[in-house]
Amino acid sequence: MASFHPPLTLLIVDDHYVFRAGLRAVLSLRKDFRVVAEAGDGTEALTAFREHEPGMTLMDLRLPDATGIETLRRIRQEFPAARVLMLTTFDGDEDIHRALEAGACGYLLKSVPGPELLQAIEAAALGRRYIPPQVQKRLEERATFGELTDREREVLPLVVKGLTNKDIAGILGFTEFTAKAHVRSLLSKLGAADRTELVSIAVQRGLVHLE
Amino acid sequence: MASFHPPLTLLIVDDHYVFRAGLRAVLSLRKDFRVVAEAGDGTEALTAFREHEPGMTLMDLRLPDATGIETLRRIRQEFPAARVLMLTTFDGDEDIHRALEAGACGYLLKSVPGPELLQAIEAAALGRRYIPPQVQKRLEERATFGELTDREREVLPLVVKGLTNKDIAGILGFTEFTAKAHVRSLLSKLGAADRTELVSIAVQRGLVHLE
DNA sequence: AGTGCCATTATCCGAATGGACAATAGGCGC
DNA sequence: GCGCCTATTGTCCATTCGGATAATGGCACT
Repeated sequence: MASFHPPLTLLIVDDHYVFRAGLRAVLSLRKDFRVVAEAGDGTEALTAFREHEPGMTLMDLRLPDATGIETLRRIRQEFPAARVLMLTTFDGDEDIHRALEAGACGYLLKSVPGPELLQAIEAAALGRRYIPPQVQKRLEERATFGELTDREREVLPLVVKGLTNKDIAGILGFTEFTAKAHVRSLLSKLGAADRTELVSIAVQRGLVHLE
Repeated sequence: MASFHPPLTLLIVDDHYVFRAGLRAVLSLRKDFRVVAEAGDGTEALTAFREHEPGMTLMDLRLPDATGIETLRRIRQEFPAARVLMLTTFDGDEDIHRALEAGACGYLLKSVPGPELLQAIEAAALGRRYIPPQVQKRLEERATFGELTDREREVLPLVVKGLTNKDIAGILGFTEFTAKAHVRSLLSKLGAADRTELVSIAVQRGLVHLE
């Protein structure tokens, strides 16, 4: 059975000053937890990780210079044993799935109450994946439809931008027919009646992020 | 010149436990600020406001049972002198505009650094509207196109759902031609080439909120 | 009384969309 | 090799969409 040797050192990665202050306050309730560093973006996160090699990292999904998942991947590429707990407002099943696939040891929503957060961190530090029921449910509702292919993932954001099949074909370098085929497949897999609904569903599920 | 008589009493309205903890931590740096109550949803917010009549309210835009703007309106209907500072992650110009129109005395993003937050609260308490440059800019980029009409605001969410003009007509009780006319007007006002792009723009600008 | 703005209905027309169906070619696993 | 999935290209066809244009009635403001 895995275990951790107190104190558990923690790295906080979040670009929200106030939220970081909240985390420090909540974490300070546990004497065996110690925040050793904070980072406001992905670059800082990597630097801080290399310097401190924390026992646990709390990571936001949206960062100024990269996504939390990219940062997670980069950290775990260098430190395969790194334990990273995602802590975010995004509850789309795609984000959850990608984070866990990339090796996150948990996925919490920022609405998590303090006691549950502490419990989750302890569970994750002991090697158990902590997934709250709410998040688990989202994940289970998923994938009645199959995974998207690489091409479909290229096409989807262009559809969301409002481009026509012809536009998409021009950008990706194939014919309008091919664009139509991929869009048709996307409609089918995501259960949308038309490309307008496709946009709504893709945004809700976290397959694309606007802004 | 307006002024406030210390201590400034504060009400926090936010459904995120950790963020509330962060706010308490940041606010505790000012000895003339005192948090007198917290609320996790709109109903609690109204109850807490009636009981404490705080000098300043910090309000999130997304609440479990209502929007922050609805709650803001309800509070200011009962207490026209209420000072409410919006504190949210949403940076769409429509949300900003509606909040200020509803009488918010400021609009801050949750990424605000602690010192700026304290400064903003003090400014707002002294009767000055505190709008950070980033938010101000968003507001100025706005409204090259005109305001939406009531009907257009009814039609827009239905378009976002992926409904056809015929569907929309059926739901709202007029003919397909009328639906087309409203959609055409929306496309023109929001600068979208088609209804797919309309969805993206509407979500980005905060005219509709998914989920 | 006149002037806007809005909601509603309508027609015409070319373009885009979505469904059904099919064919070719490449990669991967068994 | 054979099957399966994917990418690609294509046809046919009915529906939907979006642009241009316009007429009607209501309501508000002047």
